[in-house]
Amino acid sequence: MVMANTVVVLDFETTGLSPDEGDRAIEIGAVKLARGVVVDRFQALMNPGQRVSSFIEDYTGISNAMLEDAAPCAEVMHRFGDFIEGENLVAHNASFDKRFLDAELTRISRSYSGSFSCSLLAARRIFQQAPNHQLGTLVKYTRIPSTGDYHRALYDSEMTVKLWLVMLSKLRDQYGLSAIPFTFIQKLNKTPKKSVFQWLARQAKTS
DNA sequence: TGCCAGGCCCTCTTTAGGGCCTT
Repeated sequence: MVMANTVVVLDFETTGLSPDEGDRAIEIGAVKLARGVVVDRFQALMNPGQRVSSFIEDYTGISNAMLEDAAPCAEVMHRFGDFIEGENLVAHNASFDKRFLDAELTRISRSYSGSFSCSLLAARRIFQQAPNHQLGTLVKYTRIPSTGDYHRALYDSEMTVKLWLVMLSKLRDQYGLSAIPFTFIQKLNKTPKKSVFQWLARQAKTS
């Protein structure tokens, strides 16, 4: 059974963009929210059994030396599978993180019961005037305090949590929506961008 | 810094192409 009032916001660092092309996870970070309050965190480097490129070392600050000392992906993903058991999931550009979560869990013959919602798709609808919808830009745009330590899994998860809460708050304040269940954001994200404000106004009237 | 892929989304569209996001 999936918990109704909790959500896990997660972020992977990886060796590249595509698990279908042999790319692997190298770090997972996640924050568990219960009714908008952080109640737990998860962070672990994992050894993918292959060297990462200098681009990834520079991009993430995660070096091959750091990964040599890390637990194997299988061990970390077993622990992470326990952490997300029964929880709904959020990520910034969720299709990316979902592909790696599915690939890494499939490798250890595990699955999960929650479903994903995407903070990028929500932000494209809610903050249509933002310069772009990269995580860092949205954090700055919404004036969330930041130290700028992006491209590490837990930091990006923490920033995504803050953005997620700002978006929920904006929906509540601007549209008078008292309760915003997880499924509401999933419906929002399936609503065409062009008509999303009319859709929100209708939801406000009927809520 | 970019490329690799895949999903979303726009448009000079739908018999398609390209930009945006993620590492």
